[in-house]
Amino acid sequence: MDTMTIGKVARLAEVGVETLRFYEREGLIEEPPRRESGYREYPESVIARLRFIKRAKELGFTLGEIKELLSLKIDPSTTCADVRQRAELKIDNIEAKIRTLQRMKKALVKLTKACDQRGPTDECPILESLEREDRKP
Amino acid sequence: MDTMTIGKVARLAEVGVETLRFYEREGLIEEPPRRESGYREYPESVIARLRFIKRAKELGFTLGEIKELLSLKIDPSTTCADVRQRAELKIDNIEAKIRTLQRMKKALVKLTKACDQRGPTDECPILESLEREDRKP
DNA sequence: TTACGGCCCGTACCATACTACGGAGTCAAG
DNA sequence: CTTGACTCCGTAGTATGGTACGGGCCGTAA
Repeated sequence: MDTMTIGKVARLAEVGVETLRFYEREGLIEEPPRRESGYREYPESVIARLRFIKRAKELGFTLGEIKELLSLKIDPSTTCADVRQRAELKIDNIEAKIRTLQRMKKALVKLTKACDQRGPTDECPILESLEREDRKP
Repeated sequence: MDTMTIGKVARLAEVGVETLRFYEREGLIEEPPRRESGYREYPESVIARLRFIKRAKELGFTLGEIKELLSLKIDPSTTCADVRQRAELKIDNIEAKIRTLQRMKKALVKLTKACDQRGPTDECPILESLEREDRKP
């Protein structure tokens, strides 16, 4: 058997058993087949999915957005054009996040350098990370 | 006068008035001086701070983490070494987020290309974004 | 000088994303 | 064949991050 009980999945993915049931209710993971006793029998693939959800949450995606990300695939229920359009929106969204993070990083690197030089810094140097190019186009 | 009432600040920073009072209670923004009437008088600088908070939230930082980011500055109450160490931890954290976002983006770009070729995709192609280099070092 | 919006405060409520609880059935090691 | 950990389900409670409400004072413009 290469199926797992909910407890094993939870340990491997480092989430709570209740979280798994919660994600199932919310439609983030598929309802797995059951034994006769009612016990859930998960395939191994659910682990990767759970780890993806964990990471995406840390990046500020809501469960709703994560559901959208996970639904991005080409299948008979949708059109290529639709998938492409949704994927491109997500790509733009992700690129914006990357740019903001890069500016934050830059401000922090500058701060550590100011540190080396033992110079004083502004009241709040990380705010530099959005001083320029912050107005709407 | 270059000070603003809470309502004006809220409009400019695109947050609610109640959110401003909430952030004040939580220590994310300083308590501003008051008029005799009790009205808060904000300096312009609070706008940049609020916009930073908004963006950082979208990147998955909690209000607690944002408070830490905003406190990263060299001043008499702390040492250079301490600021440096805290900044470096945040830099590592930010770099990890950037790497994960780049992998997600790559998976989505690949998906749009599969779309062009009208080929079918895996059950859930975005999961690729963490298939490799996903074990702890 | 009064109308009407803005602001004061405390408190209560809300959505999201879990997390815990309780009572009953299940499984497998000893 | 029992014991103890695991699972089932529904429901309730929690933490975070706001958001709304209500009664009362403030400010300014007609």
